[in-house]
Amino acid sequence: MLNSVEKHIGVPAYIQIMNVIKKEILLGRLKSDDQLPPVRELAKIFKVNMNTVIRALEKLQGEEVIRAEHGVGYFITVTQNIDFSIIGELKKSIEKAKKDGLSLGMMKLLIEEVWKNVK
Amino acid sequence: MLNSVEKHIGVPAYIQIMNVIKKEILLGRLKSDDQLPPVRELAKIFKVNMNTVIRALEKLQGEEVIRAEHGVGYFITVTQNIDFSIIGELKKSIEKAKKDGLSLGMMKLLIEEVWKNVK
DNA sequence: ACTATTGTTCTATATAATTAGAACACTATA
DNA sequence: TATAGTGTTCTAATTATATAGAACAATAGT
Repeated sequence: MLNSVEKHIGVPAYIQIMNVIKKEILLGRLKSDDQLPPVRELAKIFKVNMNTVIRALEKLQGEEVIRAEHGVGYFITVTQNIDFSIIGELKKSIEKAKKDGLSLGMMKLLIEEVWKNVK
Repeated sequence: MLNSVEKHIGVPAYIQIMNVIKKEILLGRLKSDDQLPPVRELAKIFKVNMNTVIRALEKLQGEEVIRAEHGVGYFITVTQNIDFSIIGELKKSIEKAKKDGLSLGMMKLLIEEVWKNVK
């Protein structure tokens, strides 16, 4: 499930950690109210300093993906589990757009713009 | 169309420049083989050093959004113009996902993953 | 060839982001 | 109330990023 983070590949350790956790959620392997391993253990797993883990977890808190309980632990807090039919639809749209020559960078920008303008 | 870039707002000037150009393309105001203004002029417009413009343009080249011709200029190189029906579909999917509580961060990661796994 | 116009490269500097070490603080349970 | 297990904060150092100034190089037209 979790293994050590790659260093000096351009993408910061804490971002990689954030992504690992988000992917676990997208894959349904982490669900609402599940507790994460303690920060010190995560630090060992990812082979980074404890503060690098905390950096990642604090950012995830900012995105309201997890919550912290001082002295207790970190918990997944996404309010509902992902509806996989939505993922299927997204997949189709993306596939189509990619075939039509829309790059990933353009796609991301487009998504941000759409996101802003959607109620 | 183009105006000066915002400084000290967290997002680097060269990224803002990249996004401005991408948006012009998404909006259909810049099309394949259109020539961009010269780097020195862009530098004046955005009120940054010439090299900051170049930084943006080189990254856009990396994404194959534009191409450089030494001594001549920069040109849009996206192979085809965007099919707006695709944008409409994407919009619907995103709207749905947003309503279901999927955050922008999660959405972006999901899109990257889907992108990787799509032929 | 010369010149104006355009992109490119080299170098330096300032700023911001990233990571880490060590001490602190809260919680639960015995 | 002591202790083990957990998150938090403070500080420092390193590393990477972003921006800029100045000189170089290609192109096109004269």
